[in-house]
Amino acid sequence: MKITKEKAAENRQTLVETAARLFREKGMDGVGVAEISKAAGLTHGALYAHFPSKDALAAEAMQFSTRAAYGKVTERPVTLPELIAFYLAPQQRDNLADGCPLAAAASEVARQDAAVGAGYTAGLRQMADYIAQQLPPEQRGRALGIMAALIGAVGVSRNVYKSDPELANEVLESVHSMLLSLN
Amino acid sequence: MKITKEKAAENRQTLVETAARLFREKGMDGVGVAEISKAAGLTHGALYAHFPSKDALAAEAMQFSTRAAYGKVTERPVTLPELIAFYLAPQQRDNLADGCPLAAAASEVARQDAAVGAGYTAGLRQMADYIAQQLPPEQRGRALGIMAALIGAVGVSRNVYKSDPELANEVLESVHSMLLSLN
DNA sequence: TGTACATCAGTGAACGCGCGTTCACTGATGTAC
DNA sequence: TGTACATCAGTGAACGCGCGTTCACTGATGTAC
Repeated sequence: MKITKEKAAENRQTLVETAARLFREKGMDGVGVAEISKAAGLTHGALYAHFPSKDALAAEAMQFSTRAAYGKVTERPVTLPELIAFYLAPQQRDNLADGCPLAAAASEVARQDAAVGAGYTAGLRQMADYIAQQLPPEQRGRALGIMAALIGAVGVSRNVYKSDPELANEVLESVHSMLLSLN
Repeated sequence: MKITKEKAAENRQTLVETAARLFREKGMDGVGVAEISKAAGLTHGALYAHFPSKDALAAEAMQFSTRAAYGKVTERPVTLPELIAFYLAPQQRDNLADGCPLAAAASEVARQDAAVGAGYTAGLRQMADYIAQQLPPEQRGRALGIMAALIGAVGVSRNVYKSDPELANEVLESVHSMLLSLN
């Protein structure tokens, strides 16, 4: 049963977005093609009509979610302290599926297909450049350090949250005040 | 073929150490019980004589590797700047298997069995307390922030390394100078 | 100290299951005449 | 505009494979007498 080109393109996009969510939520080795396809309202066969492999879908999902995250941050002007506060809010930590892909995959990308790493790198660069713009020229080299601290904070906070929620919040607060005390 | 109690205890310990290495290197979902057992010179059946499940082994491996990391750091006195420089050295990034377990599992522990998270939390607390001791009393709240920045730096650097080694080094350097510039 | 037996770490075949991927087939869409 | 046919997104059964886990069995160790 062939469908319109428009519908097919829409299905493809749904697959990418669904994969992006589920990969963040459950990890790249924690979701299968069957679950992704089903959540997108298709069968796994349809997935292979659009992507040659799970890795290829993962790479595209990584590109999509880093771009979406960048869009979310830059759609309206925010100051750097606002961005930091937003990133380190407990709600951000508690929301794996819609959160920052750079944090969700902090220790996973290195073990994945190279194309996934390329998407991650592009996303990081873009976000770091944006942060650099908010900094005075002589402090622009700090952008990557700020990014790494933010990503580390969210990852570590998530890791300890189940066994020690208080410590999880302390991690966020500690990084927050550390970053604000810079300069 | 029963073996001596000593040999059995030694085998158990080998399983824990081997698992700790392989989990860091390949991720907790990236190694199976067969590979761990074989690398430890046993069959998977023997593994189940010592641990009720893979999760139980993973929890013990996490405890073991965080303790080992703490021991490595504290066996001889180091200043905080030395510790930071050691942690952020490219060799540390390039050595997954022997590196810091807190960084190797930065985005993975939250999705694992609760007992693994408990081991992670204990390891983080211990390391943060050690760092706090090296800080002047009024700056002790920064220990967690420093830890998060270090962990994030290594994770991010590993993620981008394959597609952009230069950027990977810049991440390490940026966090390094950021932490040193903290008052 | 020597003998009989219970213990239990370790072996390896087997289990069901879900994984990523392939493929013959379907049938509405889109195109050529 | 109407008809004939090629296209191809999507379906669902099937593939081999490796996963975590179970279990009947082995045989040296450790113990009781």
